[in-house]
Amino acid sequence: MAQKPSIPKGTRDFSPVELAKRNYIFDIIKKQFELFGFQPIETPSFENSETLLGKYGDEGDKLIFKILNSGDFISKVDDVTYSSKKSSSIAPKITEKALRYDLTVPFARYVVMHQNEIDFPFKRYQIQPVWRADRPQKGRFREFYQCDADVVGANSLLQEVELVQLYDRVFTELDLKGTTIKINNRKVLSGIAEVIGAQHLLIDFTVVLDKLDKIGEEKVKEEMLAKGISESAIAKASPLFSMLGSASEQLGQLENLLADSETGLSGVSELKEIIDIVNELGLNSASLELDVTLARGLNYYTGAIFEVAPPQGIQMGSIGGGGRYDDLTGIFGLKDVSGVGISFGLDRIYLVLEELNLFPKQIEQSLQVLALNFGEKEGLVALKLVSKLRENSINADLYPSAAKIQKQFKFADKRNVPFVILLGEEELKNAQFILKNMITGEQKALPLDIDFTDSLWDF
RNA sequence: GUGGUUGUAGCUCAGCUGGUUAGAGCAUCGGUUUGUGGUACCGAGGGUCGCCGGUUCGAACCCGGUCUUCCACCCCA
Repeated sequence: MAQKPSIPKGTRDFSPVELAKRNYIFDIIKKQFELFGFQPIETPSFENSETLLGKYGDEGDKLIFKILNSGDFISKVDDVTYSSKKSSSIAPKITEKALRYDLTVPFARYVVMHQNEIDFPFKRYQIQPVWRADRPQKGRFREFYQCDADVVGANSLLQEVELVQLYDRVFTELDLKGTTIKINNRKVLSGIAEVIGAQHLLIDFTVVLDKLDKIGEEKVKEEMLAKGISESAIAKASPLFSMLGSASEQLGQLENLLADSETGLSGVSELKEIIDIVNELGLNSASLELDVTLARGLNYYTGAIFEVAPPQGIQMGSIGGGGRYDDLTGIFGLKDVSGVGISFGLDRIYLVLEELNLFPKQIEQSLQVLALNFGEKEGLVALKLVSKLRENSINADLYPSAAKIQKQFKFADKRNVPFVILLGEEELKNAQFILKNMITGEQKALPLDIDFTDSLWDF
């Protein structure tokens, strides 16, 4: 009995047209990465579990896809553990590998393993899929692509500035205007936690703070209380909830709030420097915005943090994110290597471009010319023409069989082919062929030995 | 992981409070006599109504379970 085929939830097939659109985005991102001096690397789709576990927080660990060991793995679990029926104790004994959850941690591992061959500062980019055992919803999949650019071995804040420019360039090239690059600094957040005496609850504090624009001040306070942050601490932090004004005004308010925190103040001055330089250099289509409530869950960030919001009116989570992590390689034994990087969420950018109808029309024209097949003799001559077109870097094809011309035309139409070549008995006799523009419907007869120049297609 | 939602031909959907051989549009294929599509007409194929079980004389329609879709939460790209 034939089974109904299906694919796992949160995964997708991509049709030729979808792939053409995805490649359009990939190509632009890749080109900008290279223009900014980044070099590509790739890492395996799965890593040893211990490389990944513990790097993304408890929630993150739960979302890591684990790969079952090979062989008779159950028999190797001792009876006590096995009979406990606790997944958390049994899992480590039966899985030793896990699918990549993001590109940053594998990159840190790569840097440590290849530290002797790398010339620092190392700017690498990486475009590969990652997997998360999440429940799918809008713009959220279980398999999706990240496009990361990171710099390791450079402390200069100019890196942060360049990454902001990189975001701006990519979105400008994609014609996606009005994106907002939100910036904050972990040191500021940690300074605030310090000042209000909630340092031990930093993660909880930031995660809740991050929701301010979504659930409002009251709910945020409620949730903070529920997490164990005292009422007086929340009161001290309350200026954060109503930060207004320009970036420099907000930074001034932060300076007051953080007067007693060395960490906090250094965060403020970092932000100031980055924002000042970006303002001086200017951006094309994006805007840089200080957002003190921006937190980001990944707990390896230590300095600047970024998140990119799509243009106003688009219901979509962030389309990019990143930040500075001072000690990610430290976990793997390489100290004092600071890294900073950003990520583009390809799948979400795709959805946004689709919603705003921003994909160029010609993307769907994968084939430029289709030669119709009138029969054995004519087809052979047409194939010679097609070969010549291909030599001139023009995507061309010959319809493989001498099917009804009507059918061949329909095929050309469906494939969005802009030009069709007709070469039948009559043309063959005169050493000619007919070139037809499928958009205007016009056609003209040309000699078989013509050179394919650019102006030829202009009618 | 929690809550809700969806599932009928390849696609988008209709199918009245359970009642005879489950429909439409689009798509596909064939034809409308020889070489012109996107824009005509005629015809054909295609569904054990997500899956399993239950209630009933009878279920696409009711009930339970399961998978799937989408959405919100958690978290995140």
